[in-house]
Amino acid sequence: MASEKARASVSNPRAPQQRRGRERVAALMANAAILFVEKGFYATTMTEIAARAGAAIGTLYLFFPTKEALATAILAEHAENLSTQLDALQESAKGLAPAAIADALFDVLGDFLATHPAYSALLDLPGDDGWRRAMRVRRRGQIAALFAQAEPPLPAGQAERLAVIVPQLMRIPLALVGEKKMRDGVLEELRLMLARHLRASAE
Amino acid sequence: MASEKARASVSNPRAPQQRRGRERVAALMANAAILFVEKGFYATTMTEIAARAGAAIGTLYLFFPTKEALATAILAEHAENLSTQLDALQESAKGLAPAAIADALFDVLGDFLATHPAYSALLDLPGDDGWRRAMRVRRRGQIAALFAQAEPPLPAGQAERLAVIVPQLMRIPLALVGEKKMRDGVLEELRLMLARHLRASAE
Amino acid sequence: MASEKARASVSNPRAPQQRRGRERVAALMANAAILFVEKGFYATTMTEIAARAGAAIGTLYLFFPTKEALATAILAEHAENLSTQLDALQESAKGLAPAAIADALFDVLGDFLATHPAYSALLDLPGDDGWRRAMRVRRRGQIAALFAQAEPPLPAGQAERLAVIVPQLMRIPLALVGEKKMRDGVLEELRLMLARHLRASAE
Amino acid sequence: MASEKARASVSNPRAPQQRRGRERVAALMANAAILFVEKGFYATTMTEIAARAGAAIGTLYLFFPTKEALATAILAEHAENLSTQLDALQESAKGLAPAAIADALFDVLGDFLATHPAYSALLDLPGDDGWRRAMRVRRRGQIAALFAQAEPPLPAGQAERLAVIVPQLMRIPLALVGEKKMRDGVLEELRLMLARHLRASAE
DNA sequence: CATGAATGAGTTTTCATTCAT
DNA sequence: GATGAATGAAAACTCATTCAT
Repeated sequence: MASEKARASVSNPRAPQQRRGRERVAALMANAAILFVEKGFYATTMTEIAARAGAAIGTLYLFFPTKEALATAILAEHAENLSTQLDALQESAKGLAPAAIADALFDVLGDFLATHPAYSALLDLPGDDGWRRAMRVRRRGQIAALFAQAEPPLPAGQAERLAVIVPQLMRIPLALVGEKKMRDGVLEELRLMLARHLRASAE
Repeated sequence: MASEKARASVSNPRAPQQRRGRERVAALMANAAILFVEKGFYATTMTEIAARAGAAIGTLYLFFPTKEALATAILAEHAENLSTQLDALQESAKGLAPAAIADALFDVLGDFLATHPAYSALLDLPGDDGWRRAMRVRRRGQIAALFAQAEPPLPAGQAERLAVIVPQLMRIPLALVGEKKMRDGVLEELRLMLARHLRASAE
Repeated sequence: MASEKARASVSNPRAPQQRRGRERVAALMANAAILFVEKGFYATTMTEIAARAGAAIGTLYLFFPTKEALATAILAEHAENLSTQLDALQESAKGLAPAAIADALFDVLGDFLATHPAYSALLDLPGDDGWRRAMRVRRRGQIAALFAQAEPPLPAGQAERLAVIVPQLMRIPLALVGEKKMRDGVLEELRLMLARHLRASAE
Repeated sequence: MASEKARASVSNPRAPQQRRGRERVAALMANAAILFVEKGFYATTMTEIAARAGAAIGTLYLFFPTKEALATAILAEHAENLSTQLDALQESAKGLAPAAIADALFDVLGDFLATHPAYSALLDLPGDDGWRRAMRVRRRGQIAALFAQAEPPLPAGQAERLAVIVPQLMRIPLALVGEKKMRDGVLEELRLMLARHLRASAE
């Protein structure tokens, strides 16, 4: 629908030159992200977003041509952030054992998803979108590469499979809002399960 | 908002007295479920649902006072179905080892989710809903009970944690539409991972 | 809109030959009247009426081709009833003084309106309708005739004016539901006011 | 049903900040009032109202979340207006005889109802509404106070009864559209009737 | 850049009325 | 006569988006 527009704005949310503008944009995106997580993308209103950010609806549209574009901008920013962290991990995890890599990945992903809840909410929106698919493919590739360079390296196939599995595993505890104990327990259970699996696979 | 209406219709989708009516309702729900999965709940139009089911819009509203109510009715039916299967499993899995139970659960859940894709789509709709939460709690309890009666039994805490984890694991391969190989591979990887984890836990 | 249909059915609500049918019709009209008073004509649903009368919607339409026709049938029946009583009064009030006539009229109208609340509700429906206007004109004529034959007779003009005024006066206490005291007090106040007025006019 | 929404908007029809907005709101309310009187509340369409006011349907809903809310806003404005006039009368009528007060009240009410025909149409809508009841109670209190401060003062009970009666009396001539002569005649008849009644009561 | 009133296409929802059984 | 499922035109209402100021 508004895909062309949306696409254009991914790399160019009307790049605000002034500091004031950059702050505005940040506030708009932050508030949109919160609402998208709380009520979902579709149930969130552009007017609501603007109001929550203390801006006028017109101002919101000054920076983001469509609601889709706004979501895409948020997702792009988050994805970029994660991508950078995975790149860093790629360096720092060189030569580690698979289980150690999984552990490091758990830390990075766990942290990232906890602080960027909009990431999953927006990445897994229904309705297939080429852009979003590309984001997923990229992430998959980075994580697969991580496992592929383990010592001993995981077979390509398994690395790829784990690249699909691990990010989804990490989302499980996040759904347990208001059950801190269970949340931490589930995270540990998952961590242990994956570690055992990798150690067993290595034999 | 329309929760009262929606609630009322859960147990009472204007209970159609005649066979003709029951068929209608089934067709409406089936077509709604398909659309909800394909385009998502919010992008699906009541008009569209009626049209796809070959009914008039008024007919749809004759049985479901609200779009929410329609979704709830579908979800309730699917949840009932799953619940029954889990109950059956509870019987047939008596005295099995944890890993064997997990395996059986994988089969049941895998089958169910594959044939009822609307279940996850509707159960995990954003915006917290007491009804949906209750459905999740119920499922969690049933699965926990399953693991708790294993031989040897899993500690209550772990059974509970696995009851949270396993259904989410099963959703992972489902997202891989159009990647049959990967899908099957991921499923096996998950199955193996869980089995190893349970066997290791038992020692 | 449906006036032709409605008109036809005024004198012919599909005259049910059997006793059973006549009872059905009576029940339908009675329940419709109650709902029309309670919630108003527009807020009352044909389905609701049928349900309250323990009949199917189709049965309701068997006797009344439109909602308007149903209202018209009720109104016609009530109007006929009132007309008959006014005719009787015309006889029995011959030669009475204006104030005495007013008093008698108060009794008749008060009783009638109290037992036929739908009469006013339906007669004064918004949207000008020739039929309803005719009903009003007829009533006005009958009451004017009543006053015109008083002893001493009221001037034609005043008789006509009172024929407009008195029925409206009688509606005032009816609005005071749940204030019995006030209701009775208002009725007496009105009765007294009119009596004094007529006595003073006679001098 | 939509009472919460409606209620909120009574005091807050999305308070338009700009002059332009205030004019819009006024035009919408004025046109709605005209249509409500002409065709009745239920037969009047929101679309129709917007069109008559030269606005888009969305604009109408921008200020009034509900048709009910729109009616309530109009009624509130008119009621406020009347209340102010009754307050003024309270001052200017101090020490007058009951009949003189009635006369003054006839003038004020007659004028008000003639220029604000929507007032009665909306105040007496079927279906009991707490808000509307409150409006009526307030008016009753103001008029009763008016009569209670007459010289000589009317007994509290009678003042209260007249507070119920007089506004309804004033509505009688209004129904006589297209019968100017009769209308004026009826008004005078009522005025005379009330004056005589009060004078007689005073003795 | 900023604003917020205005728009109107698109959805949901209602209900009088019809019709096959 | 009786039934109640089915219809669809018409209303209410929403919200992304535009635009004059």
